[in-house]
Amino acid sequence: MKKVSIQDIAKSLQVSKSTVSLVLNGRGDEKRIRKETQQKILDFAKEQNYSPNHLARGLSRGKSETIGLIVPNISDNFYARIAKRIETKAIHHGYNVVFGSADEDPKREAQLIDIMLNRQIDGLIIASTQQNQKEIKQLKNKEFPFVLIDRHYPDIETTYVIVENSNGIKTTVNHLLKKGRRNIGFVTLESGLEAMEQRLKGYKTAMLEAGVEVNPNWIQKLDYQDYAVQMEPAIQSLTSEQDEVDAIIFATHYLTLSGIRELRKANISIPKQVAVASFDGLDGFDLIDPPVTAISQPVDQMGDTAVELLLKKLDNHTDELIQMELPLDFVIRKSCGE
Amino acid sequence: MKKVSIQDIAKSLQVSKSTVSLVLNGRGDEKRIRKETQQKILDFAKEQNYSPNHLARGLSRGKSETIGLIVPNISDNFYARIAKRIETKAIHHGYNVVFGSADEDPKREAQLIDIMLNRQIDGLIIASTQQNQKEIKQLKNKEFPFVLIDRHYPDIETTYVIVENSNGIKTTVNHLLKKGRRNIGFVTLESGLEAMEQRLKGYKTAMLEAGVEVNPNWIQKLDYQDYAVQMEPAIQSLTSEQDEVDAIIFATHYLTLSGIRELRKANISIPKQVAVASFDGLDGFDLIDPPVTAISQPVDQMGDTAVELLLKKLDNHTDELIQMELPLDFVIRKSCGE
DNA sequence: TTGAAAGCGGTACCAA
DNA sequence: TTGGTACCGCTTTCAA
Repeated sequence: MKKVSIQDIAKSLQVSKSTVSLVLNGRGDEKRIRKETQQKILDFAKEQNYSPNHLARGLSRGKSETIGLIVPNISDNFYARIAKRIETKAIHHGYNVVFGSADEDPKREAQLIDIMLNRQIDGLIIASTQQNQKEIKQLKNKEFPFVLIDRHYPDIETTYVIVENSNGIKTTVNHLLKKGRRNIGFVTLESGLEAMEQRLKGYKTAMLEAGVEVNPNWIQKLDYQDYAVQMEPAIQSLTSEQDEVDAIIFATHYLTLSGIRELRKANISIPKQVAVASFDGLDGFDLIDPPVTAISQPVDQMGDTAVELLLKKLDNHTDELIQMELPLDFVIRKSCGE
Repeated sequence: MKKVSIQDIAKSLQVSKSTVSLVLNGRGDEKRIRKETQQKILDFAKEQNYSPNHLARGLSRGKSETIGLIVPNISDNFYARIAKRIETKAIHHGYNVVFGSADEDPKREAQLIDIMLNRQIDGLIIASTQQNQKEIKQLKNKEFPFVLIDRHYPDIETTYVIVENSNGIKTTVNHLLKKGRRNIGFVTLESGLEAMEQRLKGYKTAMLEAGVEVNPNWIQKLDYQDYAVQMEPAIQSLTSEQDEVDAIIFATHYLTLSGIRELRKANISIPKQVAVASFDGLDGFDLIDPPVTAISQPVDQMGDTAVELLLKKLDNHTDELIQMELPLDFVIRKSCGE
């Protein structure tokens, strides 16, 4: 049961490859191929269930109707949701998506970019580890169409879609202040990610504006690879007598889960002793005891926008740079007090 | 900044395409190409940062060192975790992974299979919607290397990796019985998925073996697309006076979340009035009030095994069919009582 | 209205 | 030790 090629069809039907190709690409009428010839080809193709070899087509056309998506970690709910949305949207516009998960590893990410380019994808959407300056710059220099999502490089002018990280945290801090909390801790990642920097900045700014002096110990930075282990001492420090916070903001959903676990272990009641808020939510946050107040990200909008911006580049061959910073929702639950 | 091809290198260096190709593929020594020629080529390639066009190579070799992965829904935590594991494992063996999310839509899935084949992937791992008998049979007839994961077609003999669905639920039922619950409800999907059938079967068998007569109303089947809405009446029915269950097993993690939500709305205390157990867990189940007892799936093992089986097929060109049914873990928390 | 042929970027076989 | 060349499957231009 070998695959039939355009050759095979041409031979069987005693017509030329080109004719077959044209008809099968719906350009029969345009090229005034006789109706019956067209029909004959179409029928035969269906009967043999012909389907084109994309490699060959891509090679020949120099494009592949495929966009690549690179995320840091596909098993992170946030990126999984984005990936799904992007795929749906892209399909809808006739593009296919191949994606790769970089495992938060810059090398792997660079490798993925390389692989995808070699596969002649037409464009790229990247949620970057943000440690591949060189590669991103190369993409830009080559004028290869790409858009960054969720994470961008502050030092490189590119098209990107991110969220208002700083504002999101500010809102949260203000909410906590309104609830009477002053000693607000902030648990984030030691990562160099601009998004994390912005969240931290939001925290500092809001505290400053409120006239609360931030005790440096209130800010805890954990390693991505090891946060679950480092969470325990972090929580201990935050809740120790000298630093005693009455609220903690976690910079990601998984930090939040981990943090709550440690707070419980330490028998610290939420929100009575320590209020908790999370950047980014998770299905089930409403069921945790207590339900967790969270900044919710506009995942669908991010995905849609990224695809739209990329398609615009592909269609118009424009290299106009567009930066979008989407607003965040704030979902108030009980973890910050009534 | 155009991409350099093997042609370009050959021309610049006054050697032939074949020589360049051989050297660049590390077969220079084998073919006894002079060291200095090799060096020359290698250097030049590096300098121009040559990288091969995978489309061309794939077209020529008839294979692409890529495996395809199709899941029903990449935003489902379970499949996201599998996807990640599969990718990591595949990379490690020199294969790349392209994946697609079928959105639980059989048509989309068939389309994805088609697209992937057209792209000359070497093999396929599918967590199927289980509604594409024809396509799967075709793959089998073509002797195209593929392995099914998580969901298989009971009527088609294929290689697959699934879990002991029935046993998993049996364990759960027995656990509940031991806790003194007898009126155990079962909330699942109206899906025709073999996995769901097996879970249901496990439930029925365990109840039968325990001598508990199952009230048909205890079994609630919801539509995948609409489960959140249908959960309310389902819970109402299960907890109504005439059917009154004292425990509910949910057949997926999202059904569990949704179910707990409705139980709370109805002011039914867990586990006092109704115990709850879940097939498949979710990060955060330990933090829910009360922490949810769950059957936990061996995700990593599933992913690894699937890749191994596929690679075996690819390497040995064997079409031996292997069926693996992996055992499940049972994580006891408080939602089934102390 | 259709066909022939070149070319996309590689691979691999056969000669030299 | 290297080069020439056919071929992978499809697109596209130019002629017929």
